[in-house]
Amino acid sequence: MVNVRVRIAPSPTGSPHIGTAWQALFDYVFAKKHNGKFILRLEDTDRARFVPGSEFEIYETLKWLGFEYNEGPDIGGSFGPYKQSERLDIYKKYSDELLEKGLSFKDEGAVRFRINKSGQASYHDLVGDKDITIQNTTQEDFVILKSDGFPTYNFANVIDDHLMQISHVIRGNEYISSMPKYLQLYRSFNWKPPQFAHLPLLVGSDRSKLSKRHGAKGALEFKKEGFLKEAVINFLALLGWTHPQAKEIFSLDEMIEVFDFKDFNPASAFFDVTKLEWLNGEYIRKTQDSNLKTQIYQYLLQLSDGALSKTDHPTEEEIERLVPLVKERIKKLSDFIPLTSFFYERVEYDQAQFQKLNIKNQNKALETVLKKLEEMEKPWQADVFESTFRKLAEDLGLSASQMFQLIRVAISGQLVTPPLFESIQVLGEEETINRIQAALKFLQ
RNA sequence: GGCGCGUUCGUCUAGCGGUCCAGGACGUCACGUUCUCAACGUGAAGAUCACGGGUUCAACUCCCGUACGCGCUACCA
Repeated sequence: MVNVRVRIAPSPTGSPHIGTAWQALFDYVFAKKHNGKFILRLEDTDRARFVPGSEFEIYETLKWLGFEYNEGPDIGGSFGPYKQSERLDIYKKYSDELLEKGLSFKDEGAVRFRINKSGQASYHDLVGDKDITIQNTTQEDFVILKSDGFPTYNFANVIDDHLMQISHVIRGNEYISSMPKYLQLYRSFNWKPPQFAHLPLLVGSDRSKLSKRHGAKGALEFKKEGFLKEAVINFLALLGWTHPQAKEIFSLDEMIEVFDFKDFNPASAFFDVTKLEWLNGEYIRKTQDSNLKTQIYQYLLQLSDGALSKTDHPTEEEIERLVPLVKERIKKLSDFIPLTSFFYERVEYDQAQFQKLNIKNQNKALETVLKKLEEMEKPWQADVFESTFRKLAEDLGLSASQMFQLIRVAISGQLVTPPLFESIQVLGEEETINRIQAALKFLQ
């Protein structure tokens, strides 16, 4: 396989959704696998649906996932502009050529291609490894140049794919039905068509094609929600495609190594975030603590627009101490916040939380806890702490669980926190005592 | 309506004629571990392989038909 060149060709009609990222993944992987080029082309030919900022979101999405392209609208290349809106003269030239050959005709200011209705169009699809044949009678003369001078997708994709020397067209299977159009266009110019791989459709919860209209999430929203790019990529790879050794967890590099279109399942796939969350948790647990600390820090920075306030957000050092406590408990980076906010925020107590403990003489018990803590030799040792309070629980006729839960609620206001001893060590002796006093005050 | 693609546990999927009364993963449930929650370990439930006909000694796997879903049928992409 020589000179592999593939492109992702999104339309800047809104935030790129996850389906775009999904297709980009296979473009990128295929290009890398064959030492080819991965190209970004912006198909901004629909002026009515054009959304100004969305091209930057496309760049950002590809950058976040690490799908670095070799040629594109923002970095150039050797095939002219990579935005179709800047290639109008090119489409005009080829449209004129067709007009001269009598293969197209003018129609109310637009130019239509004259479909040859006899015969059929056949091609081999890499996905499913099958031949597909469509009768030409199913096609109608179609517009190639709109009256505003912009080309239609049906025309521009053929012109650009040829001019940009695209070797493999990887796109959604909604284009299969239009293959006769493309094949006739290639033939009109005497161009050799590229190879085609029509990917299955990604569908939403309503089983229809993933789209913004149907509530598909923007790809970047996953970043905002605290998903790791490695997990997102791994998850996307699992949709429609299967690792030949049936592995569930693998890296991009590994995927590149084993990738083949034959491992695609041509059926539509439903994007279900539950498995992504599991995978994300797996990746978080696999991440080195120091790396995870950095990622959480960056994540929090990004959330607050780079303005992390010292007073109510953890510092990098604080995060570093918290990471081992939360690593096994978070599925997304965002989970860090509710799990740890009590460390650096004022505790808001709630009577109901204490009541759930179902402890008689609760205040008295807590007073005793406070007394024990004040007597305990500093710095507190985890094992001493544990044995002290297990003993105390026994003396007070409480279960160990009740005892530790009482302390937990008293220092955090929550029934669920990271492990108690470690949490207290992060909090420090003074703060712990302060909080228990505050809890007592609240209860009285 | 026409044409195309598809149809295996809730979800993602394995399966390419016998090894499948269908395997894995997520999720769910139970149990274990346990200071809570997780993580971890063990186990369970969960798919008459859309349906009906063929072909074959043998079909989830091949063929035909039907149903259903989705897509295309735009001067959207």
